[in-house]
Amino acid sequence: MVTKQFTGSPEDADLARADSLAREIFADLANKWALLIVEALGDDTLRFSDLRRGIDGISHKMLTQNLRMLERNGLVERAVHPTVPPRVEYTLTEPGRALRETVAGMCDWTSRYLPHIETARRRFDT
Amino acid sequence: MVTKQFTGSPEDADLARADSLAREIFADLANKWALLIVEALGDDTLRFSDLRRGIDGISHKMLTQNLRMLERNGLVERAVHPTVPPRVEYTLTEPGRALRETVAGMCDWTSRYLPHIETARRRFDT
DNA sequence: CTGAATCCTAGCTGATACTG
DNA sequence: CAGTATCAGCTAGGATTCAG
Repeated sequence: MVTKQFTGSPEDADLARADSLAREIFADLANKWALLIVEALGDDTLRFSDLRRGIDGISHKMLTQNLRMLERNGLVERAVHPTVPPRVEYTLTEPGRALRETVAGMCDWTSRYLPHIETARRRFDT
Repeated sequence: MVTKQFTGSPEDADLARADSLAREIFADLANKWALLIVEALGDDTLRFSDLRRGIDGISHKMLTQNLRMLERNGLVERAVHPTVPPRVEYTLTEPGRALRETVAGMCDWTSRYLPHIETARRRFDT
C-alpha cells in the first residue's frame, strides 16, 4: 500500500497494477470533504441540500464533485426521483458503511486527543 | 465534528472553539501524504531518507512539510543526532500510533474492496 | 432542487539549487 | 544527510450563472 517493490519480473505486473489502483483510491478518499461526507451520511438517506446543510463549510461544487467520485467508486448510491422539483437521495452502500467505521474511528481519535494536540501545538509554536 | 449548531448562547463558545479546532486537525490529517507517512512509520524509528524511500512518489518537500505538521500536532517525535552527517530520526508518539490503527483500517478497507471498486468504476464509466 | 459549466484566485506541489 | 528557499505549473476550490 505504501511502498512499491519492482523486481521487473512479469508476474509482478498484476501486483503493480493493483498497487497503483490502491494508491489512486487512497488519494481519492484521503481528503477532508470525502471523509466528512461519508461521516455525515452515516446510516441515513439524505437529499443533496440536507447533506449540504449538514456539512459545515462545504460548497455546492465540492459536494457534487465528491459525491460523484464516491458514487463512481461505489461508496454511495444515488437515487433520482423524477419529480418536480427533482429529488435526489444519497445513501452509503455496504462498502461505504464499512469505510465509515474507520472514519468514525478517526473522528473519535480527533476528539479524544484534542487536548493533547492543543498542548503539543503550543509547545511547538515557540 | 461534521456539523455546527450555533445557538448563540454564551456557553457554546467553548464548544465552537473545540469544534473548529477539530475541523482544523481533521483537515490537516485527512490528506494522503500525512496518512501515508503515519502508516509508513508504523512502530519503527526511521531516518528522513529511509522514510522518503519507503513512501513511493513523495517529494522531499512534501515529506518535510508533512513531518513538521505531524510533529507540531504531536503525532511524531523528531530526534536530531548532532553528528556529521546529520542524523534525524522520526518515531510515532502514542497518539500517532493510535491514529495509525485507524489508518491501517483504511488501508485494509482499500485492499478488501479493491475488486468491488474496480467493477463499480467500470459500471459508472459508461 | 439538483447539477453543470465558467471564470478566477489562492495555495499546493515538484524541481532545483543552496546551506550547515 | 537534512533542511530551506525560490520559482513555475497546476489544481483545488469558491462564486456565479445557466439549464432541466
